[in-house]
Amino acid sequence: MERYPFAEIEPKWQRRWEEGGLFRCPTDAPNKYYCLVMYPYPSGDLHVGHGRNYIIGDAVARYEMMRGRSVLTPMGWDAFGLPAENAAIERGIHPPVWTDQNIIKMKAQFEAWGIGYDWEREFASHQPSFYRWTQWIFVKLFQHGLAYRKAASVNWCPSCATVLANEQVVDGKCERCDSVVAPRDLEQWFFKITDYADRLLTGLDRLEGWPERVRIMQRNWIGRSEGVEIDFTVAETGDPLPCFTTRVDTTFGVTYMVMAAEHPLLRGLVAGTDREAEVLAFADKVRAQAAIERGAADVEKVGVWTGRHVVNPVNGEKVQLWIANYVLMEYGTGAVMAVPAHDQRDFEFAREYGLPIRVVIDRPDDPLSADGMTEAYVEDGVQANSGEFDGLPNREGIERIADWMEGKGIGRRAVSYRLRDWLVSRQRYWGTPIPVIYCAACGPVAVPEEDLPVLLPTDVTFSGKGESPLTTSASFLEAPCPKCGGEGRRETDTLDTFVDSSWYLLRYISPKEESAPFVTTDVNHWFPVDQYIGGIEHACGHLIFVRFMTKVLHDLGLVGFDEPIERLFSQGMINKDGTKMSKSKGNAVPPDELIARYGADTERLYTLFIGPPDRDSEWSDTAVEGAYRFLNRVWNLVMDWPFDANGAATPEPLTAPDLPDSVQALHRKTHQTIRKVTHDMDGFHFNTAVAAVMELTNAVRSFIEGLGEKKPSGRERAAVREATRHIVLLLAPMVPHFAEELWERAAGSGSIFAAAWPGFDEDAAREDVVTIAIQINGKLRGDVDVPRGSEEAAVVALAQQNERLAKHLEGKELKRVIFVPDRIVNLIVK
RNA sequence: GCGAGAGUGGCGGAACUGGUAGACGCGCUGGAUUUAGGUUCCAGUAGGGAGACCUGUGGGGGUUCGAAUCCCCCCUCUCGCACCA
Repeated sequence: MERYPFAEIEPKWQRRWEEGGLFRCPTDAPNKYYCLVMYPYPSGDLHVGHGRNYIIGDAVARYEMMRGRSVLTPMGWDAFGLPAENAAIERGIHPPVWTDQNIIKMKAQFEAWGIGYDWEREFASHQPSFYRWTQWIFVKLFQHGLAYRKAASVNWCPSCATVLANEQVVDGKCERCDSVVAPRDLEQWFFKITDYADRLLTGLDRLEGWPERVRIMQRNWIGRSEGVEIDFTVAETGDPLPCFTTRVDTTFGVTYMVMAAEHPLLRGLVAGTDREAEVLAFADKVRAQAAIERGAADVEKVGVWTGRHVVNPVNGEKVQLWIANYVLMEYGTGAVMAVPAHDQRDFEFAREYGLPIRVVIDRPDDPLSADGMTEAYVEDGVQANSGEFDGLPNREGIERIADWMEGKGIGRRAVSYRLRDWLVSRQRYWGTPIPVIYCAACGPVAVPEEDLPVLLPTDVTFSGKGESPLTTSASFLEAPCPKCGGEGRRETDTLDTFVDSSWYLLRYISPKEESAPFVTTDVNHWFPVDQYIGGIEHACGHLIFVRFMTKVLHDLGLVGFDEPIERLFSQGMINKDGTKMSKSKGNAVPPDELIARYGADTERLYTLFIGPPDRDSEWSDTAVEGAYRFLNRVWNLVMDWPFDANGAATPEPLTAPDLPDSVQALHRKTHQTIRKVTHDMDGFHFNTAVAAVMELTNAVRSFIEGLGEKKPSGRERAAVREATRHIVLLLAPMVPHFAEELWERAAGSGSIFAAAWPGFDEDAAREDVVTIAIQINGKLRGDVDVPRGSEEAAVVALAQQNERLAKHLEGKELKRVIFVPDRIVNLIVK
């Protein structure tokens, strides 16, 4: 069999698409479809696993194009980040040089895959023309109180004297020098994403085009809980020490209280007492532990008594105030009331330290005893030892006690979120400089709009040690205060790269605009993004940040929508040998060899065929050949039986009532396939779409084989042409070079992407003879072919005549018949 | 621990709102073509049984005329969060 010349046709069509501007999309195009694939970090290496993302995006874009939409498919580069800086440290390559080299490599890879983008809209986040606007947006947030500074802990390597990113900390040690990492507090910038917690949460309900999985992950990430904030006070000093609880019903069971080691009140409470030294030493230990054991499971609960007591406002009781490693400063108020009888953590802690346990939610049928308990009782029950609330079901108790507290002014209903404010400071060079100048007189002052961008300096040294490289640039560091003109010093932290990616999708609409980050009217035309495609790993990072930023921009009147993405698709990973592909593991399949051997279309087809695209899949080198074989079969089929591209020269119509059965069957199969592939493409079921086209191909081949040596009739020829023509059309989004070439050979000229996606004829697709399964007492015993829509009586009569069924029916009485039209008949006999 | 998803031939996977389980592809077996290997083409391929048939969708129960699909219990794997008060 002849092999199709992929090595010739692929570069040819890639050139044509680029020259002809197939993917160039005017900003004012009607009937818009914004198809967006998450822009990549330009690491330089792509393997076939990465390809899935882009191949899916390209197939969707081409499909929508054929359906008549004006498709915008842009691509850019998430260019800032740690690897470029590491390359600078390790190999002395300046980050922008390294980055730009990689961008060139990756662009060539996209081209070789045949993936089309509107390259006139390309940008990279490290270009001043882009990060200028990232800075501009930062300034807007700062001006509106949504960007603020506060102290926060960083990973500090004492030997490199530098801040480490979380991924540079391995087992609590510096990945470079193996020193133990210590926490250190720095003043850092935050975005007030918590102000938007509620809107981020409720907005999820409207995102029906998002995978449920992602919505659930975001809901959990935001972590809203309703409860009551209760006013405890320190008995000895009178300091208020509020705490948040979701279980007000257990407030009468508080037997001690615990605050976080980082709690700001702690120092004052123990100052001058004989417990001061021990308590502060313990607090330091906990904080160090928190930095190292982040993520470690099941840390043993330890604590120490502060020597102080608190007053429980519901009953005036004085209980001990402890600090312990299981209380987080970041959540709630940093202090919790402990109810060991009804909270497992408190229970374990109380047992360890001999603290009292008091049951306040009881089981009337099987009463609890504090001494006999082996774990906390966390189920529902009835209030006990709870003053006037005794006897109430605890669910009711929650409401009644909250009301009572609000009435007495000792507590109030409150909502707490797990979501924290977004820490955007990075002590790094290769990021967007934070456009702020510190002035001794005026404090932090935003760089005025007209002075943006604050450019990254090039006179910096990269040692991997000491403070951020930006502090080594004399030209950068000093700047006059924009407010008073006095001496100022620039912020040397840069922005988290997630700030860049929180708005990049807007920039594609107006990539060249010099007076604003984007043109509002154009952005309003193109948004929301019709289809966003990317990895699931961004579910709780990027995809929350981009929603947050959109809401902020909406509130500032800069965009007219507050959810940026209509439909989201998260593809699964492609694994090899059971694990994630990676260069270091040596199991990454590089695309170039594959393309040299089989062509890009084979890789594309296999990638789409490999399995459900939202699930992880296993790459198989031998299965790739199946895709290649299939394309060759189609190629030879079309070469032997050329079709007419515009479909007009059909020698004889396929509608005559007296069509031979075999012709009718092929005609029907063609229309059934169009229907199936259309539905599958709409639902992202590329694997079954490919399978359906394979089936049709098999059907055409058997049809042709069935013709034997005889000369085909006009109608036979027409049925084959109709099938092959549609095979090529249906495959076009998936294997574009291949389809273009066949289309051109059939028509002489013209792009298949100018052709419309085929419609199907329901009448032609309808089966007029159906096979009905016959069950006897629920067991399959045979089948009969009947005209579609046959009545029960006729089908049953046929079944009873069937010889194969006779012995199962012989001498039995027919008790009941279950009949499902066109599907099944179940005869119940006795 | 909590949340989500998954478990189907030797393998990847199909199966619409419960209605003939295993589409499509890989692999394998046999045959044809070929000097040969490869390619290509044809046939077969869930297991058991000579056969009529029987058994089969992680395991066990249940609902139903009928369950991969619905319900209950259990097991395994993957992912996310992980002391969130």
